[in-house]
Amino acid sequence: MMSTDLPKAYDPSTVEPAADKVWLDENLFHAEPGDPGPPYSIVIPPPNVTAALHLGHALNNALQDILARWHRMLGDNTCWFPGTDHAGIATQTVVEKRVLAEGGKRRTDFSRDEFVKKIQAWKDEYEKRITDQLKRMGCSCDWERQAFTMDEPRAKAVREAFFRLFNDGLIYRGKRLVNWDPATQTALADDEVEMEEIDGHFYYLKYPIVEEGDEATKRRSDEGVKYVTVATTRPETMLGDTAVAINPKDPRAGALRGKKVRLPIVNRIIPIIEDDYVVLPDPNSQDPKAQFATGFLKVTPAHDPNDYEIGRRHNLPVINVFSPTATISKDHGWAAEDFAQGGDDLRNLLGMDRFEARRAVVEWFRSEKLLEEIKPYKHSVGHSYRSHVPIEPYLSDQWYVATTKQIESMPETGTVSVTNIPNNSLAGMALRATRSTGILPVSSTKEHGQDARATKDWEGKLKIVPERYTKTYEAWHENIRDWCISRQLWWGHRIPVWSIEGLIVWDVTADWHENHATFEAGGRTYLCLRQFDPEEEKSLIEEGWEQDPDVLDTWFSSGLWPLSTMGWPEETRNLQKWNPTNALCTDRSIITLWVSRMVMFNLYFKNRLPFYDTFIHATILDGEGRKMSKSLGNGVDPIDIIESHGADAMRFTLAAMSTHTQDFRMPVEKDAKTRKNTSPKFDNGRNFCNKIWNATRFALMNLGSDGATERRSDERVDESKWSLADRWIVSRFNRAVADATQALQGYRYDAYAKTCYDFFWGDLCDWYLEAIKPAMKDPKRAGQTANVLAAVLDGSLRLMHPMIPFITEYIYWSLNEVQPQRGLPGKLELPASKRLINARFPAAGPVSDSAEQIFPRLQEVINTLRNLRNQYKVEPKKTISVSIMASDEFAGPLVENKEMIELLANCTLQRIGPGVQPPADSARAIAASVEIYVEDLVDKAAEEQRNTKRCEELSKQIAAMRGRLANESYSKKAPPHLVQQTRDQLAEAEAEAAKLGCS
RNA sequence: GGUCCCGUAGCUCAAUUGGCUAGAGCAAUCGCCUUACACGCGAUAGGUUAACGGUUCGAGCCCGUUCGGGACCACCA
Repeated sequence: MMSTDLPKAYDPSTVEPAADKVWLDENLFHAEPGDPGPPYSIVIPPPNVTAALHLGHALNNALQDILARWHRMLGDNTCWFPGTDHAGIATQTVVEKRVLAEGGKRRTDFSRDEFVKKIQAWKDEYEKRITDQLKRMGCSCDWERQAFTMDEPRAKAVREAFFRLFNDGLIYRGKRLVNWDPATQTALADDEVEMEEIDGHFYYLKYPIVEEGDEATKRRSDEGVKYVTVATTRPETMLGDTAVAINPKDPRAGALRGKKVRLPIVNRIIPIIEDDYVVLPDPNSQDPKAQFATGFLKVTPAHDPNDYEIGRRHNLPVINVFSPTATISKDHGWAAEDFAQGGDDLRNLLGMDRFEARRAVVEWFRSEKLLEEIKPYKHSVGHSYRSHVPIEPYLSDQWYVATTKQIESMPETGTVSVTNIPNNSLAGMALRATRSTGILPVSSTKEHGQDARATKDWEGKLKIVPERYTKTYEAWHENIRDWCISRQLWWGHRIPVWSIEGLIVWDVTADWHENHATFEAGGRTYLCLRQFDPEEEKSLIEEGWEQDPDVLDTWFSSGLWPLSTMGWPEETRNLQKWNPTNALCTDRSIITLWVSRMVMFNLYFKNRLPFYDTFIHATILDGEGRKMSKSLGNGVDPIDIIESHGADAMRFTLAAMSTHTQDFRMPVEKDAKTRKNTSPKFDNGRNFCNKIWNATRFALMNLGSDGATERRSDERVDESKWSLADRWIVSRFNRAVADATQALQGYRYDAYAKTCYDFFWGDLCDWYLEAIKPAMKDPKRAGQTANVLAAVLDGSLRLMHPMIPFITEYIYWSLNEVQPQRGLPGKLELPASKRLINARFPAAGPVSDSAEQIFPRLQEVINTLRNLRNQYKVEPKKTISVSIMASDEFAGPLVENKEMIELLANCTLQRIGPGVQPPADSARAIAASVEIYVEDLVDKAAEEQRNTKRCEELSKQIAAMRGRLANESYSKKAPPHLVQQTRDQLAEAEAEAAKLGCS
């Protein structure tokens, strides 16, 4: 007898490293473009190097790994590109915090190079931790292709991308109001701003109207002065007011036309202008603005985006009263003579931060009796997604990508339907990715392959799953604004633009323009470099050029990810083979930040999609529906789960809960021993793995038995020698394969997990393994049964491997040892493989209708007997004596499977057939159209209760079905097979009711 | 303010285009250490599918209204 090789107890901490070692030693995650098979590729959403991975990452990567392993087993040339993201602002912020906490120093206490080195060290540490975590989770990434958004190849891609966009006129520099984060002192993109509800106030400030010729008067005179009252939530910005606006429809507008007001504190004389942006006051309005409004709007172009637009319409001066840290300052765009009018009251405000200044300004108005009132007001205010301080609209020079500008090098004309977005703009292309414009012929669908890439048939080929997120994607692009790509950080790709005072006359060769682009603005000359050349940069510095100090938005480099990971801008074989990638798995929060940018870039640079499918998975929440976060302390660390339950268990649980829902709640508990956060949800995965382990031990014991090893190979083919259970389990397996495949194709990970679980536990363990116990002990049948058992076990391992790779791989080796030759030709093909990871995924073989009809009836008989035993409180060890009245047709299978019924219901079958009469003193039940009699089982009360209950059920059903059939429109309109089905069921129910003697 | 989604057993989630008695897991109840597995086995109970109305032979699913929850976008008077 051969040993089973499997230890008695399942221990993931020995299984998982053993499997992992083989995969890595044998380089089984690696793929080359020239390998056989159709391409299948995934690029990892690069985790930020800010911190170790959390449970959301575990979910994200488990789902990707399932796809990668599945496709690898399908024989696709599968490559999963791993890497990490430098996450500019986020990483710089955590390092700044750490440096401050450890040494009390600030970023500005170091040189740029010194500080970047510190961030680099952080990145090295976390990149390693993240990679280790992914490996422990079993992620089959091609580690030779590990990338980082700021490493050399990626830097090259960024340079090239910037240059080409720049040269095409799609990158421009502009003075705009940006979302300024005064804490981190950088601009943020619109989608990096989070709105938060704030309990604020409306302040009503009175501005005196100055009469003609009275402008020189510095102080208001108390007598006869008229005022306009403005309402504002931000009184401190009044220092920068350059107008007061009124709606031209306002009845008061005519009388005030051409009038001016003196801005208190500052003494600036500013006009009253008319603009229909101003909301008319209406205390009864639904709109809170109209309720609170006075009809007069202070206009502060430098500190409010809407005011900025009003300012542009009316040519108003823009006066910036804040420093970059949002303290009152006269040095950032405030003319000295204007400031000087203010006097001491104004000077006193200098240096105050915006909140102190707010109090001071309000206090001033109060003391001057110019404060009319203060009303509480709840409104939402933009906050930095990083530092969480309120965003300051701030006027500054930034770099932008034009998203709706026509791209001249692209021939398409027209606009995307329902919008005015040009087809040949970045946003236009992104929109065309999910819906065809019809302006180009869309050729036949090619899921992957060269043809799809060579032609322009990507329109409408970007599929977002679940589909509802397509609307989010499209709505975003329909309302897109230009993308601010510069960030005032040190950690990131430096903007490859140099500038110098004055206008330069270029004396260069023609090919110089291949790698250089220039423009002039504001008396400066700007030069964009395509390639990184230290020599050239050195000489530029010597000539007095300065490089732009800013870095690019993180999403600029992650937007290039599907290109840059494959070696773009070189036309590499990787790129030809694997771009477009097949699937992108990500969270809904970055559909706009990331997915959109990848689509725009890939289409712009390569004229093809970055990926065909985007799967948006659920967000994991804690038991109370809150996001998991460090500050709440409700996060679950994947490594803790791997240690307590195993990586397979974690992956199974994550897959099983991956429905197409928006969120998934996962109750969080403290582990009693380790005091670490965990969730009982993972027990299910662990239990399942344990089940697989033990079922395999049982199988291996039997496969290694003497009887089983004396099998004959032809029995594998000769189905006539199979038992009903054999035919049934093979059929069930093939059905499970079909279901699982369909589930995976639709990204229904929950359905895939459930299919595996139900088949393995429900069909295989609960029924088949129990049913074959006698056969495995019978030398005549052991060989044949072993063949089916080995094949179904192998097939199950293949089926489940993508989800629970470690345990299946490990067990597979033992199976290879104990029974090297497996498979049931024509029924369950299992091409041999040394390792499971690259064994063939099972193809769905034929199902057996007859077996799947008869076997469940036997199950029903057994279940009924078990139920009777329980109800009549029969001792578990007592064997009951049973007779069954069944039609000739079903008596055969019952007799043939007598052994199984007796074993599973712990009974002896006495008589079976159509003429069987109920023995005296017997309990009686009806199931599967047979009558079952259990001898010497008398409990009148129990039987009475049982019958009454059943009769009630039946009479309800019968009434419902009769009613349905009596309804003519049902029998006429409903599909015939459903009507027939109802008739059959009714007949059956009536028969059973009659037998039970229901009244 | 605009858009999208959700409300199903005590909890977490299912239910292919409307069609068998609305299903699982966990928790609960009863009985079992049966020789692979107590991380297990067998059995049981638990639902007016948020509410109301409509369409339909038939509604958890489609339509409308209301209530409750979430997400995305826009919005600092």
